[in-house]
Amino acid sequence: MSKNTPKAIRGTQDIFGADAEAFAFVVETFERVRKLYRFRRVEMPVFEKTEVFSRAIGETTDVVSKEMYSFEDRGGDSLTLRPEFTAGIARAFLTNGWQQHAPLKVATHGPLFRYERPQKGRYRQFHQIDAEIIGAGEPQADVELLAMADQLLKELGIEGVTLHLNTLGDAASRDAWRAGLIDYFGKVRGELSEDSQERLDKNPLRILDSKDPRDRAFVADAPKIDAYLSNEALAFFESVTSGLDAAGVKWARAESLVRGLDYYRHTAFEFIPDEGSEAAGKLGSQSTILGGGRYDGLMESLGGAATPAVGWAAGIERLAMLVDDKGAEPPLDVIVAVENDQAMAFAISAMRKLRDAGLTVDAIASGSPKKRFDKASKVNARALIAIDMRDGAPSANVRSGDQAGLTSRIDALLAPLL
RNA sequence: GCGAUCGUAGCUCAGUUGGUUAGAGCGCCGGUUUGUGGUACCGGAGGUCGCGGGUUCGAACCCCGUCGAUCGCCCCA
Repeated sequence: MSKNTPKAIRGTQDIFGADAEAFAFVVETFERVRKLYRFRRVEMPVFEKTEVFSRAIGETTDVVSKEMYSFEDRGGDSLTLRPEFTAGIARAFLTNGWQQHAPLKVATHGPLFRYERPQKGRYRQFHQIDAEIIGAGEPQADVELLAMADQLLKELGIEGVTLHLNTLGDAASRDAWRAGLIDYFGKVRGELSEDSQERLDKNPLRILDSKDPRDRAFVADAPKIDAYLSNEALAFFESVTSGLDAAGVKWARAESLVRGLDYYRHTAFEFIPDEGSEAAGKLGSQSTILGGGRYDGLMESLGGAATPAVGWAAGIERLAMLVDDKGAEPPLDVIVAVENDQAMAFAISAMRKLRDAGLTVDAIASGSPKKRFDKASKVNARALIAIDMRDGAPSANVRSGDQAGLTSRIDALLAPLL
């Protein structure tokens, strides 16, 4: 590598080969499944005014306080490369009058940016698929959204992953629970880990899923959300769980599952690989492959009317790691070995003819003519066509396992050219 | 932001207690063999050993810094 060649930016990826095929498989499957549920496709800007994210996600969250790629444009506005989809979609909903379409089911996918330390399954430019239902306050919306997520994972062929489900209650329930946790952990503040002492001020809910043994000792007896749930919040959660049962979605209650972003209310969920499963091994220390929840308060934080909504996002790279057996080389019908450059024009016509007929075709037509056949024969194709000159005219010799009469089909297509 | 491990050819990797001109396999290019053939052999190109300093008569090897990768912590998809 030349020292004069610029390097890629840290945490970005150049994806090729099996990884790229797996990536495409995830996106294609998502596009197919979202149509089954009639989620409408939306395209969004990759950057927004910084306040879209800071107001929607919450100033104290890690995402906003230290992970955003923000910059000033030439007009002096502070802009930010999107760290997630939801805030931008909410902004679009409000600024484009999409209220007229409510309840609105939308889906999108693309790159997101977060300034973090890269490691397995975590990048500075990464990619997500995303689905949202906006303007629907009923628990059926949560069920619909989760049923799609569950079907997507099944159609991707991902095994050993379980839906972990919790409720954070409505705003009043969540605030009361939060106060209860601050009170409980505050009494033992000095015995908590350094991280959790900080969480106590910034995000006390997060202490619940701390891995530090000093914290674990107190977590078991910490106040539970269930004790703070209003009757309405409890009924909402029960509707979600019974709906999931009816949809055939397996789930597990996760009482300490909280989501990092301020806007979540009621349902919160993550699909996580089962302990010790093959999937867990492939993901390293990253565990969540799909996460989301209900964000009834988000629209108001952006100055809109109260609008209930629920959504999820999943990391394409993480999903792709779990479907790598789907990332094999794309199948090839025909490989052409051009063994004589004088037959090149014929070879070009022949390939166009075959491709017009819907066959996938590639060619070996460079390097030593004598070695082209050998190279072609190493390519995993259903048929091999050796093109050479015979008695001053181009000739084509077709070989295949003759699967479904492929040889005779090719011969018939090429006959008019000979 | 913190910690650990690691950077040698396009790829995967050797390289002895610091010692002449840094190697192999695969891949690539060319030739011979084969001539309806997926074989075998011969040859070639390609590396300022991540980058920058230092120690030494001498550094791929030891020391410092830096960049990057990997794996954890934090957080998240």
